[in-house]
Amino acid sequence: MSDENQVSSDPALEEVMRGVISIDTTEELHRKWQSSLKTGDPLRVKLGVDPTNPQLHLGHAVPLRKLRQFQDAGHIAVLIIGDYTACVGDPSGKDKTRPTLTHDECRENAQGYLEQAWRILDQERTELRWNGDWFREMSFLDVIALCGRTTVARQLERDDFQKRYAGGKPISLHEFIYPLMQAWDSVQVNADIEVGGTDQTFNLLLGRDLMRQEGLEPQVCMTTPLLVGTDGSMKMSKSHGNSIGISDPPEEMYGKTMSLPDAQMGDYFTLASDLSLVEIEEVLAGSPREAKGTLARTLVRLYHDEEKALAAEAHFLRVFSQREMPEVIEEYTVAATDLEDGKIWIVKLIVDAGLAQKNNEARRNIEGGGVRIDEQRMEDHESQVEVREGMVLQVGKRKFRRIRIG
RNA sequence: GGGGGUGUGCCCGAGUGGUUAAAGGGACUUGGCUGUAAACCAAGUGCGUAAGCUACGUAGGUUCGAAUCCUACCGCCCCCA
Repeated sequence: MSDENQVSSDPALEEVMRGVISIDTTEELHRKWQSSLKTGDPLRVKLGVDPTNPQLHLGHAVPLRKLRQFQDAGHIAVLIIGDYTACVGDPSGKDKTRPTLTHDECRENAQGYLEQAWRILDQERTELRWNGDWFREMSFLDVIALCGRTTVARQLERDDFQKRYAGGKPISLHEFIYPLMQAWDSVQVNADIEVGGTDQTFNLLLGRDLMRQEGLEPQVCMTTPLLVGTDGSMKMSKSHGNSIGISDPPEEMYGKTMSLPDAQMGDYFTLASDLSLVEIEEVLAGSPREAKGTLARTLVRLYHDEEKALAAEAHFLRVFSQREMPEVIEEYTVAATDLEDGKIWIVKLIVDAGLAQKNNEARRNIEGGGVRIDEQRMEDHESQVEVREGMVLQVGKRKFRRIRIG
């Protein structure tokens, strides 16, 4: 009778369900959870990742953190490195065919990926698998048999394919195989639960089908929202230039977080921070400015430490709120041979110092009023400036260089 | 296999022989306002300090002159088989 109540008041279970969008099915989750408590056998919680990019960001961290929450509750994370799936390319949520990786690229990326993943996961409670281990063994006939387990109609129901089809964009045949591979992974590791972003729903559910077909107990599918990037509209992704990397330096991480639209704070707190749901509610009830500071501090603390978080905050307040110079400024040494009568063309200086990519860009920055030397705005892009040892060159609000003469 | 479309700058998308480095929108950059939020306003966004160069799927051709016309090739989409 009171089973339901007991379950829902289990704090560990509440924690693993935090931020989750949907669970297929909640009943099965509760049953598995309870039976694990009873038998003492940990649940096997699967996450498959294709190391397409070795730089992890907060979006990647969402399902990883979810695994960690399960680990903290005593369960086992089964992390599958998709060294074979990456060679196919997941079409989920894409409006075009994903470029595929070679197997070597994948192995290389995986190295960097894991290094960062261990900052989130408890390595002791992680079972690491490579899906090449089973796909490599399959014959072409095996592959065809696998393809026979789903239908074209089912594939075409997917929203992402529908859009591409309607928009006259190509859908390659191999893209149909990806979900089958991911689903087959679930069979291979006999997952109790699979975690993934909402864009993974189709793949996750197919895992249930295949497991059932194989006579296994189907996995519970747990989907998390996709974390939106710093632009506030698109999914976080390095290629969108809206990501916050978990290896970003403290100041950058803090600053990027502060540029987040207010509306995203809730999701970031829930999905990316380790504050409790109660704390989050309190923080969000206060001033948005304060809340965002708390968020930024929390994230920096999570991936660096408390001290660095406070330092990053101090830096932010100084440079952006009060518009003063940062305490530490990267240096650039001008070669003496670049100087003529102790002067250098301003545009060249900016580009050489790495504050602009191209001369034209530097010129535009000057004309837009974004270039300063020792707080003095520069207005003429043709001017030769006198280089003084230790002077500070600034482009835009956030880029500084202290100039040295070599 | 047959027929019909289509291919433009980061993206979408105008442009069918000559002020077209290419309308418009999005995105982005700089400045203003501010909380590096939102909204809003202004300027800008191929390369080159300049002369100029390079660009409209690719390669040729016609022309004083082409993104615009012709030929071939490539990619993609649709219909029929």
